[in-house]
Amino acid sequence: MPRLETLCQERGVKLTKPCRTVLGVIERARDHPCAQEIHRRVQEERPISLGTIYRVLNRLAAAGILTRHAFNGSRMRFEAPSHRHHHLVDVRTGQIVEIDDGEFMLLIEQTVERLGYRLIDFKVEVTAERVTPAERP
Amino acid sequence: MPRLETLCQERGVKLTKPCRTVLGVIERARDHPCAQEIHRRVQEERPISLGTIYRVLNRLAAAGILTRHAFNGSRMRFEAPSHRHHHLVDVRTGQIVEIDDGEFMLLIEQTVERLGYRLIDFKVEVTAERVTPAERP
DNA sequence: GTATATGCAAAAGCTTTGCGGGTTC
DNA sequence: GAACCCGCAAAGCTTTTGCATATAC
Repeated sequence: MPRLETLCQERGVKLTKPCRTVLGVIERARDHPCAQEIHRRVQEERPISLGTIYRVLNRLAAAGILTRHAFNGSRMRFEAPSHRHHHLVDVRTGQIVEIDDGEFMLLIEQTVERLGYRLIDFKVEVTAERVTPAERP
Repeated sequence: MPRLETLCQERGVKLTKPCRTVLGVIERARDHPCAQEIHRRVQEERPISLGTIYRVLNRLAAAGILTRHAFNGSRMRFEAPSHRHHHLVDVRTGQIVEIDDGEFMLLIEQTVERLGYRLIDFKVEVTAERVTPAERP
């Protein structure tokens, strides 16, 4: 059984057809699709209403099986959490590149503790532009 | 003249009454108000329509005089950019605490360059909970 | 004086929700 | 069999926009 479906069972999320179909789309996704894009991809397999897509996505996010993002405050986007990572938005193309956690974690944890808080989660969101080969040193 | 009004002149943004009033609210704000909250505060001084509030805020953000945020994908929030800083959302209270840039900049710049990009901007958004005095070592 | 901003109200997204019938465990 | 989920369609929210008028430079 696919990894995310197992998670659903463990956490008591019912494995309905819409749920399975959405999970399939998410597992195959190489990007960070929004609800409407997920709806579009789901239609290729089975007709499921947009309202249900939203309900399924919210259920999965509430169970911690998916993660919600909102880059630059645009519409919600979803992905399966793998290792902790962050996002770079390319201003020229709008493409979203993943950045590994690397050493951010330690630095942020220290800073947060200094302020008297305990770190629960964090996101780094970078805006950048690709350096073309000609510009490279 | 207030600091932000000077910036408007320099960047060719017309100093209309709605614009001045919004800038006043932002300069006095100790928090990160959303458009509707700004509208509410503006009403205490002068009747200005919500549509105009949005247009003014977008104009100011486009000119780089204000910064837009959308914490956890909720509605847009605005603030005057001072020094570069980031945000910690307290899960218990919803309060937003500012975090100084500190050493984030250097680390992120290096990481982004390694991926072949030039850093334009970045945000760090932390979720955390306050450590109560009793829990402190 | 001219280009641009505002007010008003309507519209345009995105997301949620109420209800009756269907599905999962 | 009980609880929960789905489809549909309507409503809710935030944000944008068209048009006639008013305002800043």
